[in-house]
Amino acid sequence: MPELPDVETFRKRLARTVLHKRIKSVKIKNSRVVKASRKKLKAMEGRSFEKAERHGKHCFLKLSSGNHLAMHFGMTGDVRYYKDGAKPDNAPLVIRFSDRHSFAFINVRKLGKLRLIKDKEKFIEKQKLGPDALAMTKKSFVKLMQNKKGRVKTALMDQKTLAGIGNIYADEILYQAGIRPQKRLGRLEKKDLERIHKVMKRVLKTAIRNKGEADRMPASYLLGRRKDGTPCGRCSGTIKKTQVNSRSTYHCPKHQR
DNA sequence: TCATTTGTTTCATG
DNA sequence: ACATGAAACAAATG
Repeated sequence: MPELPDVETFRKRLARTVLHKRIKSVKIKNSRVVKASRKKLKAMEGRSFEKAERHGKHCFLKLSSGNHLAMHFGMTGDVRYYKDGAKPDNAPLVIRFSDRHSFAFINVRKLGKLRLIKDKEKFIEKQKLGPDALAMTKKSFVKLMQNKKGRVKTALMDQKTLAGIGNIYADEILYQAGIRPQKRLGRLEKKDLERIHKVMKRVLKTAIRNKGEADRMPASYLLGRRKDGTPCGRCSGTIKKTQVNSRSTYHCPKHQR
């Protein structure tokens, strides 16, 4: 479930492994996740990646040609870096560099998407993605939320509203902010929205620092306690499992109001 | 065999 | 037309 912190971890890994190296070969496996033609992907040979970027849950590798390799991971996915000829198995895309090292886009459940795009900004616009959650100012966040109805968790997860937050981090943010996921947006005060914004940034940054790994998160985090009946890590309450937005939702009824 | 997982899409409703 | 929300869908796993 790669959400913003996970994708940011991928981006950083790519930034320190695949940039400024000549692409020697591009191997493509026939897979439903590959949305670019074989020919266009092959045309990456001889080029190099110049920049690793991210918007929400998308990761972009900018090519020296100006195009971007756009990656979305779906439910499962990873980018792996292999040293010295080691061979990844079952990857839809494997890129080998002239230093013999290679990089693979892994997507076991095949719900991800791999594209080649010309213009990153146009792509974001076309996909109707909202602003990146980490790049959002307090003012714009509050305004965005005030223009919406429905449940607060649903709004946080809506990629068209803001990009990057999925089921896990929506729960985490509201847990840390002390607000129930099923709360209606109309019933939140401005100061509540401001608090959610502040907590959202803190949670995302903390998760990035810990590479999105549940067992590295602070004990006061919900991540790692996502099980009905688990003691709350912030108060004497008990974690409860419910459904919001037809998704499994965990919260503590005692300190989340 | 089927429930479960998640992000996205589709469709019905208000 | 638009927003919202419920359900469907994708693939794999236990």
